[in-house]
Amino acid sequence: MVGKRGGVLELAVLGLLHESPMHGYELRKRLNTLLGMFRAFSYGTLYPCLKQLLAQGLITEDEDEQPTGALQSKRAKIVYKLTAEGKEHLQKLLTEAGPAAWEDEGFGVHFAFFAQTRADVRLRILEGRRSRLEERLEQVRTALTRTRERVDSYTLELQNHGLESVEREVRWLNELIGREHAKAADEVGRQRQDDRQDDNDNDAPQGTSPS
Amino acid sequence: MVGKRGGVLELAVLGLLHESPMHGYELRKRLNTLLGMFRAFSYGTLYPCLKQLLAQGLITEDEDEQPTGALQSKRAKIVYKLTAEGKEHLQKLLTEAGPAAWEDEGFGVHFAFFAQTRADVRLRILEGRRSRLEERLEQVRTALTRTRERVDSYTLELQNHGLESVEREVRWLNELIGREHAKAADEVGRQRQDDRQDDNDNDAPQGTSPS
DNA sequence: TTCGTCATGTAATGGGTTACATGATTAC
DNA sequence: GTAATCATGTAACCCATTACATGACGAA
Repeated sequence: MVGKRGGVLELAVLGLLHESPMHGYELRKRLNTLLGMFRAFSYGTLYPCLKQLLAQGLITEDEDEQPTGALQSKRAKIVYKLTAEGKEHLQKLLTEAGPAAWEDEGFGVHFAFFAQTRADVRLRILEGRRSRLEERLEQVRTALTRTRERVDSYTLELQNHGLESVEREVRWLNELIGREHAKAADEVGRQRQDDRQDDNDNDAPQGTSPS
Repeated sequence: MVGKRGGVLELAVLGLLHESPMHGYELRKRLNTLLGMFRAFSYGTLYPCLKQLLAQGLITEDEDEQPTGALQSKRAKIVYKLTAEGKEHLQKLLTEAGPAAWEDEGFGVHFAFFAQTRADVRLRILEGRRSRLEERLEQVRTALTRTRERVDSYTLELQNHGLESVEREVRWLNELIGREHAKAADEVGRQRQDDRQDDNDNDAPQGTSPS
């Protein structure tokens, strides 16, 4: 064990680099548009992380060869790409369906790479998040009924808005879980009639559901 | 300048203690039900903060006298309450309508104490947050149109859900801002016909200034 | 008497930001 | 030529968490 990285960034970086090699600057932009509403990382976070992933041998840096034969002795742009170990590690991260995957900090990132995630893991994460949210919902609801009429209208408004937001996310999750189930059933159906098909296209491999 | 506290906790603690004196343990519970969906603080955060507020003279600690004349030499519970300076400082914090008040981290807390906030400040904060969100919305929307069709369905789903969440919050803010305007107009009307009425209902104490 | 909750703290750690420093490349 | 953006980093700091340590109090 080398560096004990434990953040979302690791997954995010590995996941993005798996799609295509990039240099740090672009990586950060893609990161922040990918996660848009949820998180935004700064260079001060990203570069040290890259450095460490490098030290762990999960990524390598290549000089960016520009085709126009210039001198390029300046300081070449660094293009990061996954090593074999990096890919392996990514797969491992994508298979872990624990709290880290459905808590607030991690869920968005894990979800963002669902296209590269196994179907059963996807389902576990979605259900994990749902139950997490329902738990929170329950807590707040009981707290609300216990202290009702003792809070001012603004506090009430805030709590209500929060409650509705979470309820909305739960409905969204229900929708997604339903679709996942349908997709899984579809898979089974397909597999029954056509038994040998495994990994061919990279983007949405098992995407046959009409939705 | 002593401690350079710059977090939301300071406001939250001061605000809650202004409503009623409490000891740390209860304070934390009230904090976490108050902010329910948005944040949750741990003791490791709260107690050092209290210590520092104490050092700054913004709060004092009183022994919790239990009316049943016990020995109480054990370790009395500590009840924190605001000092005059603390109240003053709280007022100052509640009047600051800057980015800190409408960014993600701070908005919830500031909103939670709107009942103690001047009407014009409330409005500024609500509008500040709205424009902040609209800005973010625009960024994500353009990013979405630029990279559309190049992302997998899960990523799309995530971004869409994020987008809708923010749009929903904007609608909520619009609603609130509308109500604030109505309230302000109401105030003006009341003031015109009946000039000397100040504090009777506890909800919107000093709300007379229409922007 | 033991268990759960109330109650008060501290030390180590973590994850991240801000501000700074540097330089290349592109568009005007 | 100069401004904006691309591009790569570092050091100092900040806010908060986790895990730990301690102990009182009430109920079973």
